[in-house]
Amino acid sequence: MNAQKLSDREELVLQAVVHSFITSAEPVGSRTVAKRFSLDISPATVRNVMADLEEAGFLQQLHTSSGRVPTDVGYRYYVDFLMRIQRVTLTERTQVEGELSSKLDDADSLLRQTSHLLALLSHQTGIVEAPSLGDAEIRQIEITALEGGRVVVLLADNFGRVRTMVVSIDTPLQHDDARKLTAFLNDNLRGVSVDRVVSAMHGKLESFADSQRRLAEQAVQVLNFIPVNSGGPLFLDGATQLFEQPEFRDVDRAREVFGLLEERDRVVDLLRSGTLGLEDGDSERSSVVIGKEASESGMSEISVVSAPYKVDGKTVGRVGVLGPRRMPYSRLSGVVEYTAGMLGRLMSRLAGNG
Amino acid sequence: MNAQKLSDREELVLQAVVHSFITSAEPVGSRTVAKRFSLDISPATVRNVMADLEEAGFLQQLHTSSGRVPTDVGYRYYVDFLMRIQRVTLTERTQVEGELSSKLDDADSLLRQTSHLLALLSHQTGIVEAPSLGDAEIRQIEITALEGGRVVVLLADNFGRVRTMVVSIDTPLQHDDARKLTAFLNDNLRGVSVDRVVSAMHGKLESFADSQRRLAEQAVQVLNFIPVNSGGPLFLDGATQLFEQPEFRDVDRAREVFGLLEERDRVVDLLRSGTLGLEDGDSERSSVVIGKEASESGMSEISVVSAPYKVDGKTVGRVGVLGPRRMPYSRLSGVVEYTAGMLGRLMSRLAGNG
DNA sequence: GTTAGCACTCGTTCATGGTGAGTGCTAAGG
DNA sequence: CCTTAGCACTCACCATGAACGAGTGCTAAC
Repeated sequence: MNAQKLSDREELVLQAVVHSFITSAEPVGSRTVAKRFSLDISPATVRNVMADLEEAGFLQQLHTSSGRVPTDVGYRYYVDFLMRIQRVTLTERTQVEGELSSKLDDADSLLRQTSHLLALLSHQTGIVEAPSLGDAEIRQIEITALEGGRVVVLLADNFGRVRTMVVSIDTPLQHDDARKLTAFLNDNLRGVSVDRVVSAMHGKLESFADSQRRLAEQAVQVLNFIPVNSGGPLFLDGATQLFEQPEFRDVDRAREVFGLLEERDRVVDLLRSGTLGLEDGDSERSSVVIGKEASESGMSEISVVSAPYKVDGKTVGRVGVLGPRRMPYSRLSGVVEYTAGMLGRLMSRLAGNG
Repeated sequence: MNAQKLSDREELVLQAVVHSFITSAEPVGSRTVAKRFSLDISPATVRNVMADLEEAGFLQQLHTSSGRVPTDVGYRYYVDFLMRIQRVTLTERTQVEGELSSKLDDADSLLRQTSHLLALLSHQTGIVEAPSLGDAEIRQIEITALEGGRVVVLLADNFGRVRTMVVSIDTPLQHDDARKLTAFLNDNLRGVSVDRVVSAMHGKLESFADSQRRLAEQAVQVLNFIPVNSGGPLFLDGATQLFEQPEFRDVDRAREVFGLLEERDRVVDLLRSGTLGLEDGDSERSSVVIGKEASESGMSEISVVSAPYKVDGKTVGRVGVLGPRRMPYSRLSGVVEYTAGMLGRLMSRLAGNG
């Protein structure tokens, strides 16, 4: 139904309405649209076209005598067929490169800084999904005994991230044992992805004799604590900028969005849900989720523009911006794609080292 | 001026106004106050008293014919002289103990969980200021070389916290060197507080001969990266609950508060500013900052109730709740004091292990 | 197919008046 | 002298209604 092709004039009108509404946040009337045309055309004609577009579900009227506003379907058509992605400007580019290049040591700061940049460039909420902990490949493990029966497991992964977990174990671990355990784990787990650690260890366990048994048991006990949840950690920034948007002058709406942002899983779903129907060929472009399209979120007033980033040719996470449905999609698609590319390159450099 | 003592009746009226306004969020009139009295007293009399209280600066009238609302001074008098701190209930107590005791391994999770609990119990924003990194005493250091000239410094402190920093160094570090460096640092820095690391090392540097020179230089180079900022890290939770409060139905106010919460330093100032005028004897009780009293924050609409927590008898941080000026101070003071005590005990237990 | 003209709709704004909660003041009473 | 009843007064709040204007749909003419 909404897969239909619009006529040239209808497209022009739709585009004009979307552009006007995106910048002004006011319902747009026929007179306004008529002025925006290079082709001369009268308001009356525009009205006819707009009536057709409304009937077809692309536009919506809040009340009988108001201008029109794009619907989800209207935005969708605009995003898919009408908008030309705007590349980021040179000044923005230098800004990004300046801010990111200094953060090269630590993957987590890099990801955090990226979310900050997205917020800055988009004036919306910037989101970065880090590579999933489960997918990450182990590069190095370090077991350190603390006093009081506590143990630190330090894990460096192929993305240059370092993660520590503190766990209590029943049988105290001597410093020497810790060293042996570290060596043992490094020998057996280097290159293994985190979510296969347990199975990998089980294989090894059987091949070891009694002398190593105690050690091995401790190893499994400690590694069981590594969290292997579905998505990667999330970095958000710029949530308060949402208050600038007129659609969030309404406290209840603002509250809904802030509530959403507090729930990691829902944000991850939102980031990813734009890609569900895509073939792999498109998987490096930005994708857009508009309003109710993300039924899970239950939020009709927000949209998310996101793009995947790749490390060594493999997609490992996504970056995106979240804001009101009335978003400058063409600019933000450019911003998000550029940022994703940049992040991918920097992460690859980090990973290349490790 | 506001140090004056009020008459018994004035105190009763002030208290009644504060209580009523705290629960209803509506300006309170003479009739309402009169009803709240155990002593029988007529609205007219109450009006006279209220007029006096207004003249003295304890109450305020929004417009000629509305009820009265406490001013900052009024709240202050209430908090200092009238309120009786309400101890937490048994059910709350069991709830707290249940939630916290399971988090005993990791100091950071304990602190985070505590902020969550404060938010839960108070229905406001819970704040926990962790012990400052600079004050912390080093219990254990572990230097691990990563591939690519990057080095992980793992630092366990006397609060049971584990912190890692990743830094790049110029001269690559061999695994063996890392081990030696670790031993060297542990020998020299165990028990030293973090902000005295550099000076402590300088002393040691001179006593060493050329053979250790390179190692020592690397050590200093790495340790320079340890952040020694003034306050401890901050844990916040429950910010979105502020939307429930009628005073933050106004978007601009809500925005202000959320902006404040994003600035760590201002929040720390707010937490601490209640304690400035106190002698040490009072330093374990809760303290309250009301509205404009915290001039730095620039926010007139919020208050903070906070209390210090002690580890091994020494105050190392504060916990608190932030909400509208109209706050159930008596209950929250109890909640905050109890939580602070609990956190102190649990942290001490963690620290005792280390 | 396009456009001018026109009646119509409906949100917005402003002035109007009534209502009620609450006050301040005054005068009477303990 | 303190308390209280009585009363006039203030002012936010709410509903009503009129004027306004942006914008529409429809019809008829080009």
